[in-house]
Amino acid sequence: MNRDPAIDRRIRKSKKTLKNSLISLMQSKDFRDISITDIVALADLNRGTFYKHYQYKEELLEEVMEDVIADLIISYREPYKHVDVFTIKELSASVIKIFEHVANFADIYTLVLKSNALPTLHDRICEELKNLPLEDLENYRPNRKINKELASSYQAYAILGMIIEWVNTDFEYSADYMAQQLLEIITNRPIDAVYKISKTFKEGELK
Amino acid sequence: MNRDPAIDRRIRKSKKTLKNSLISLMQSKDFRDISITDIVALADLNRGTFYKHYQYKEELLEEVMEDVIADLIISYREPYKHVDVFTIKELSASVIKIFEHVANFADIYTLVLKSNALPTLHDRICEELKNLPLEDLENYRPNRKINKELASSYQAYAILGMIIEWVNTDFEYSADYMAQQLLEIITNRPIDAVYKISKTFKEGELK
DNA sequence: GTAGTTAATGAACATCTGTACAGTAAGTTT
DNA sequence: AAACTTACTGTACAGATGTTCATTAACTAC
Repeated sequence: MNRDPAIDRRIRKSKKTLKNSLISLMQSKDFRDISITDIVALADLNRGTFYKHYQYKEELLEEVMEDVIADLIISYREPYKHVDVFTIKELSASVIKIFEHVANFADIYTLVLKSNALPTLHDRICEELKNLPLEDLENYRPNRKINKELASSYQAYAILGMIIEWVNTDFEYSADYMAQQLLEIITNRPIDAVYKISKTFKEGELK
Repeated sequence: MNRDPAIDRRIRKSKKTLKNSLISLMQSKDFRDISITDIVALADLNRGTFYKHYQYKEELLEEVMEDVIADLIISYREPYKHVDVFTIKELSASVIKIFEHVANFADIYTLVLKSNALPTLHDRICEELKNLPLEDLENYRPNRKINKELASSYQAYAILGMIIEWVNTDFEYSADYMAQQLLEIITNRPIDAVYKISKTFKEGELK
């Protein structure tokens, strides 16, 4: 994270200090209520330094998340790094790794997702989850009739949905349980099920 | 939309003018660059009036979306309004209605989703998509092993994923096609498929 | 080590934000 | 129609934003 020697050490230091400052402030304050002045005050940097590197605080937080997402990608890919085919076995392993990754960064996921801070965080995570199969799997095309792009977007957001639900329960379940649930949902969808329309809905309708 | 006679007409008028003003400004400007001063200037209202009803511009946009989401709910429920059981048939119909609803409000979905404006819009849409089966279906529990909450969050975000993908293609497909794709994805997931790991990924790994 | 580059500083400025308050106008209730 | 209630206005103010610029300090490349 931020160790590229090609980048001026002063920039590395300033950015790192600003990130830490923001994360620190987010522990005690809503993202909304944190001003750029707050951030640079805690970082002990000039306000101009902030604007040299970022346009607004969202951009700073995005950069914090980029580091996290980089780890997500590595985690997901790890299980099929050394094999040539991707089957349900590799999928299981990848899925477990994803949930483990989220558990590892539980603090920051909680902070960011619960603070409603980043409009684009969802999109960034999904973009990666969407592209991973598209990039890594040569003949990825679930079946002839299925639109590849729609299917990966479906799948990516679905996993994000589980992550968000998980964060909202304050990580009530284990990463293994989450992975097992995802596989259960994918494999055992009872499509011929019959549900009863609940009375409360029907009654609500009789205005 | 906003016709409750219990609410003071002045409030109704002010809010409506502010909403129109914001939507109008969003046609030509990034949400980010629209100031509250801009909004009230175009609306020809005092700035204090804005703050009387909203804390910040995001809240105003949220209210715009609430009207849209109300229609989404009605659309989804329409197909099983007059039946007692919910099967794949009702699901198909509901799903078609959802995509038709999005197509009807294509302008505003495009405006809001592409402007990266609302952190919570995703969550609001998903909240509703999540709750609809939970509220309306009496014995909704896909199968014994599956966690109801996780499954509905999965499903809700998955559909949102398709909507977002659809918006990003500028509505390249028809609502019927979208519905058909969703059903295809749900029913025909080839879980025993085998994919080849692509060369580009494997080569990328040999740093 | 020196020269050249560029990041960080401090100060200054116009604009926007968020809040307050007294006065006016428009609504609702009886 | 009169009495009330409350939304909107105009003004004012302290603080935050976003930008600019000359100066100083730190880093890189040679």
